Amino acid sequence: MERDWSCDIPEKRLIWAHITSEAIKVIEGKWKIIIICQLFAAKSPLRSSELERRVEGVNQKMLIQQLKQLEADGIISRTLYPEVPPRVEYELTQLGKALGPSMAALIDWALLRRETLSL
Amino acid sequence: MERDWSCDIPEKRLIWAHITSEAIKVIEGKWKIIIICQLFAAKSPLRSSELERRVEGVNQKMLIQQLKQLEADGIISRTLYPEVPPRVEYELTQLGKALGPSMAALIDWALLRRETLSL
DNA sequence: CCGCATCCTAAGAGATACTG
DNA sequence: CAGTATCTCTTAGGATGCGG
Repeated sequence: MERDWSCDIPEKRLIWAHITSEAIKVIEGKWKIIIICQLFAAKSPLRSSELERRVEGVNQKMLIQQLKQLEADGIISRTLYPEVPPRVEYELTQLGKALGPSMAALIDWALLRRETLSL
Repeated sequence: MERDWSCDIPEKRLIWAHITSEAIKVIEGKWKIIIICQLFAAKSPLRSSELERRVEGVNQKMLIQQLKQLEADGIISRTLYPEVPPRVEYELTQLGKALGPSMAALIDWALLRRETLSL
């Protein structure tokens, strides 16, 4: 299916609506964007403990939960190094990195919104 | 504040993370994207009853609730015509229309995701 | 160091009936 | 026609303690 957001066909718009909802479902969740941004910023894999430190305010259970969901949704990958003590590293997949433009567009919009509503 | 998503400064990335989370909070909600897309597609104001018909599966309470939130967040505007029976029309604000590029980017990503994960 | 299990609370979603 | 008010049910979020 080829994207044509500007098209005039109402039926097609509805399909985009559902596809977009689907995309949003994957990245919504209290800590997901923060996690994704931290991985973008790090430019390298991060360990659980490191993420827990960098994602301010998150507790371990929530962090793991969100990481598992992100992994299930194909956005990050998890690598276990069988050492003692265990080491686990998370990093963005190609698909995760491909979120860049969407994030940028959302930031642009959020900034416009702040301006518009004088926040 | 100027956006620089590609910057290497971790601290700045975190600010983007929170701004993006903020943006997503505004458009998440089970029916919001559908509503927004319907208003984009209509290219003109829509009445409550018309929206209720077009947003398939929504019930009246949820529709009104989501519309109120979208209005409070500056995305749509509500116009009451003091007739009998009452008529109310909703349409996208400038800020709402400015969501276009973000929606487009998310659709692109969702399509890439479908392809990547063979959905 | 990582992750799981348990238990709890708050918020989201929805069905239904009612009012101006 | 448009919107409220209740009353449920489900899901998300969070605190804490245990185990490999």
